[in-house]
Amino acid sequence: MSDGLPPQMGQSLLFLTDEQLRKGIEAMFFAYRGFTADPDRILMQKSYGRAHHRAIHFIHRSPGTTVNNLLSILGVTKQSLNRVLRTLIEDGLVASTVGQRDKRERHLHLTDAGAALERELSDAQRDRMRAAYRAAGPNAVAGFRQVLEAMMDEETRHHYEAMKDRME
Amino acid sequence: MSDGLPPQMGQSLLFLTDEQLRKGIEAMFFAYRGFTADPDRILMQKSYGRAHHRAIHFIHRSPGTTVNNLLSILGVTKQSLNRVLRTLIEDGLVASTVGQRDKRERHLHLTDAGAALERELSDAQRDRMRAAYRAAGPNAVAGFRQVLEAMMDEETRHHYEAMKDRME
DNA sequence: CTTGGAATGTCAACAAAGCTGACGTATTGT
DNA sequence: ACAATACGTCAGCTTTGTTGACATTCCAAG
Repeated sequence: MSDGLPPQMGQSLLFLTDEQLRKGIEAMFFAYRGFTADPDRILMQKSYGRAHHRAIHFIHRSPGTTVNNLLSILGVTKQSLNRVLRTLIEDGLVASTVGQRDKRERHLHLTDAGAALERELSDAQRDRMRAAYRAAGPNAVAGFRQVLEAMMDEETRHHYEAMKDRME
Repeated sequence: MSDGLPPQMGQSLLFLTDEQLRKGIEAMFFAYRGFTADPDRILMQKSYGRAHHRAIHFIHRSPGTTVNNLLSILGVTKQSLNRVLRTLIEDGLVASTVGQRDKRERHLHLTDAGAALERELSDAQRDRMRAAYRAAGPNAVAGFRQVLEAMMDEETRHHYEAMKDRME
């Protein structure tokens, strides 16, 4: 794309005023609250938190993933993840099985109960996302994704893109 | 730009597959981490957290705002906000003045030191936002904002739009 | 005018979930 | 044999959310 110094600066630089950027920042803040609001309500009833949701989401996305892998995706410490994972295993939502190839590893799967909760949570979150997508239209959705991808850290983007093309 | 969308599907409704929605959900999660990463680094050095950043941001945006008003924007309890506000006042970054009309109210302003920190934080955050905007282009930015606005709660959107048209 | 209730803000105590550091155990690979 | 890896756990700290109790101030009904 452009390097930010095109000959006609009028259109391309004007939209990058501090006010425009501030609006973008606030839009991220407010939208993220809406984004998490629906799952949060469900989780509160079950005495879980966002950390549980994240663990469930990524175990669902990558069944059989190891603790270490989950750690690097979530970007938290193992102590922090372990607390969450322990309650999920105790409650029978997540199954931890010793690795075949490497017996030090634990492979994580959702149980039926875990998959049920995952569906309940992601249904709620997808409903809002779907409504927002429909309201904004396909063109806006493409732009939405482009800006979000550009906003990620390098390393983070790798985790994101790893599963990007899983659909056929 | 391989967004996983078959070309002829772009304008239809079929683009709302669960996979597409899941990618949008993960994009929000990963992008929000990038979005807060730079300010977080600055805040950590000064022993502040994200809550301090939010308070400083919205006091800067609406000088003279009351505690109650800030409360409804941030969506937290007053006790939680108060803790953050107290340290900011003690450290001389925020000034709290008793209201003229109603002496129960406290009007909040940034001091010079507070404005300096605000600028440092928002410069860092704007740099990333600006880079993402430039990489994605003006068209994508419009879509980005449209989707985010559609994702907000009704009540939240009111706070957002209250300051939307401050620019000309 | 008084007085009781609503509104605003503060203090105290507690919980969720992140962090660091240290340590133990099983397993792998050199 | 031994160092490194993967995982779990204990202890303790921080940030930031919560509820409950309380002081101050305003306003309106009696």
